[in-house]
Order: sequence, then structure tokens, then C-alpha cells
Amino acid sequence: MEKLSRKEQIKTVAARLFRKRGFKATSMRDIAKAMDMEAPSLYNHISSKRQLLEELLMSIAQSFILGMKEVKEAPLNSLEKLERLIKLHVDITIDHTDAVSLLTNEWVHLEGGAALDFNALKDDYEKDFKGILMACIKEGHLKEVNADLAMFSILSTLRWLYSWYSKNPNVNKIDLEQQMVKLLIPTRNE
Amino acid sequence: MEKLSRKEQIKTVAARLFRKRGFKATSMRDIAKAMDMEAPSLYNHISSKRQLLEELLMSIAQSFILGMKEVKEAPLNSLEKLERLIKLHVDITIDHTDAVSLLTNEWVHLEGGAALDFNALKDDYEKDFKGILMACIKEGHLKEVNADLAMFSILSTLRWLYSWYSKNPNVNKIDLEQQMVKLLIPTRNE
DNA sequence: TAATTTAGCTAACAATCGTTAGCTTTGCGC
DNA sequence: GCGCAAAGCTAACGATTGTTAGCTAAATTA
Repeated sequence: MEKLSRKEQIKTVAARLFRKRGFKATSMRDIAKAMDMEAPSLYNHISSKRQLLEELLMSIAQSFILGMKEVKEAPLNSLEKLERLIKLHVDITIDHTDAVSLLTNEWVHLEGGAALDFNALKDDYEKDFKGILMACIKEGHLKEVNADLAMFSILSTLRWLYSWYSKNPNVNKIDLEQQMVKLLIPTRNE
Repeated sequence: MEKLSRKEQIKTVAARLFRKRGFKATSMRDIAKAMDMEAPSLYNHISSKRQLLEELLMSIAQSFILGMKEVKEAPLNSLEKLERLIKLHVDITIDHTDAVSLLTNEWVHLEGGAALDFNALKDDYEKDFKGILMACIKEGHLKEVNADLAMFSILSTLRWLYSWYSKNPNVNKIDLEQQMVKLLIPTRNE
């Protein structure tokens, strides 16, 4: 029941502003004003603006990597794993809407090692995702489709889910999970 | 066979840089360097950085609005219209990849009247799109689905098509059109 | 050829940026 | 109540930003 640390509060506010105006267009003074303080005071809790973005992105990316790991190791068939992946996206999106939006829009502003690390995580994740999707096709669970394009389409929809959720914030999580599964998994007849 | 005006050249280069680094992270000096000139010289051809973004966005938005108008007025049934809309996105994306990417990522940096105008166009477009999609469902061409979510999913995929196309630049336009139609239109059995 | 427009340049501006230095206040453990 | 760490403040820095002023060279037109 402990309160969020001051640093976590700053990160939450920063995520909201980064999402609304973009990372580069959000100044430290903007963040400070939203926290009711002066910009230099922020530096008692964080070390730089860059670090703010890096920690926000890496933390969310790790959530996806961890979720993927659990799905891969679960005793499920490939179609069930795909379902679980879709639900994973829905859950993380609902719980961390602002930070998830940064994952699609603001990662370009990472620099140096953080950019490399992030891209490595992204590549790993997409490779795993594709493996599961292709297993679905091979095992006959899905319509014959261009696997690359299908994955691209599914991930595109999941990436933009945060914006849909923001316009429909009262949707039930379980409902949304089920609707997304039904929408995104192109099952064969029946 | 006339060459692009200097202003058009600048806009093309700006679109490429805005896409790669983002509007706010691209300086006039960046654009100038890419054009092999000095930043102040740009102002012999354009009036401001803002105007550059506004004209790029509005011009592409008009392409979509115009395409939508033609589709709406064409003597086609609703399913054929939906197909035509998908092909419209494919065509514009292939022909103006960089500018299309700004449509999804950089419109947040519009200000004042331009922001209002842009959002009005976007709302109109999505309303028309939804009308055609719902006609498809009512006429029984599509599986019963949550129309809002279905439209959201289709538009998400089409919005990110530019990034897929950039990784697969050698794809044939007609092929891509047909694959996208097959992928995005959830036809009933068969 | 003279005149005028086109297209570039350098220098410099005011504003804003992220960040640092150095100081004061607050709140808690002893 | 004292000491100390945590958390705030003001002032100010160097860098970068979009943009203007004023000039020059080249190209076009008369």
C-alpha cells in the first residue's frame, strides 16, 4: 500500500506528456509544471530526460518480453499461444496505456546503446511472434495467408489498440480480450 | 517533363527527415544540409517550418479525401467500395511513402487552425469509411463483427503499411493490393 | 547590355532547451 | 532539540532553435 516514489510519479507524468505532445516537444519545464515544481528540482530524482524515456520504454518492453517467455514455455498448442499473446497485448495496453503508446511512437528518439538494446528486444519479440504464427499455419489452425503480412496486420492493430482504448475506456478487459482474439485470428471455416 | 520546383524538392527532403527523426527533432539546418545549402536560404522558397509540415500533411490528406469522394460516387456495391478503399491506401502509400508516414506520426505537431482543419478531414474520412463498412455488414458481405473494432483494425493495418512497404520495396503494386484486400476483408465462408 | 528576379550566402537575433551550481526548507531519527 | 538527508528553490550556463536582415552572385528578361 506504499505510495509511488517521487521518481515513479515523475515517470507517470512524463509518459502522459510524451504521449500527448511527443518526447522532443515536451520540455523538462513542461514536466515540472505538471508536477507543480520547478524544472531543476526534477534532477533530485532523475538523472536526465533521456533516462526518463529509456526507462519507460525498457520497462514496458520487458513486460512484453516476459509475457512472451511465459507464453512460449506454457503447455499450449500454437493457436492457444497466439490467443495468449493477443491477450497479453490487451492487458499491458490497458494497464500502461501511456507507456505503451511510447513504444509505437517515441522509440525513434532513443540514442546509442539504448537504441540498440531496444531494437534487439523488438527483433527477438517479433521473431518469437512469427514463430508461433507460422506454427499455427503449419498445424492448420489458420487460413492460408501470407504469414509476413498477417503478422504485420495483427501487430499493427495491437500497436494501435492504446488509441482505441483511450476512446473507449469503459470497455471490460475480458470482453476486449475476447473481441480482439475473434477479430485478429483468421480461423478456418467455423 | 519539368523538374520539381525548388520548393517541392525541399518538401520531399523534409518529408524524408521528418519521417526518420520526427518533426520536432529535425532542424532547419538538418534540412538545409540534406539539400546542400544553408538554413536561411531555405526561406527564399518556404515561409516557415510549420508551413512545411502543414502543406505535406494537408496535401496527402486531400489525396485521401479525393479518393474517398470518387469511391463514394462510383457505381459499386459496398463490398467493392471497401476493396477500392484498401487499394486507395496501398496506392497512395506506395507513391508517397514518407508523407503518408507523417499522417500517422507527426500530425500531433500541427497547431491552431491547421490542427482543426486536419482533424475535420480525418473525422470526415473515418465517418465515410465506417459508413461503407457498415453497409458491407448490413448487406451480408462480411462476417458479423464489432464494426468499430473492425474498422479500427483495418485502418491500423493500412496506417502502418508504409513501414511494411519500406522493408519490402520490391513488391508489385497489384500484388500488394490484392493481398491486402484478402487479408483485411473478413468475408463470410468462402 | 541593362535591369530585374532568383537563389544563395554570412552574421546575428531572441527564445527555448537540458542541465548544473549552490542555497534553503522540510521532515524524520536520535 | 539536533543533525542529516531528502526535496525543493533561484540564477544561470552553453547549446541549439527558427528566423530575419542585409548582402552578393547568377540567371533571366527587356
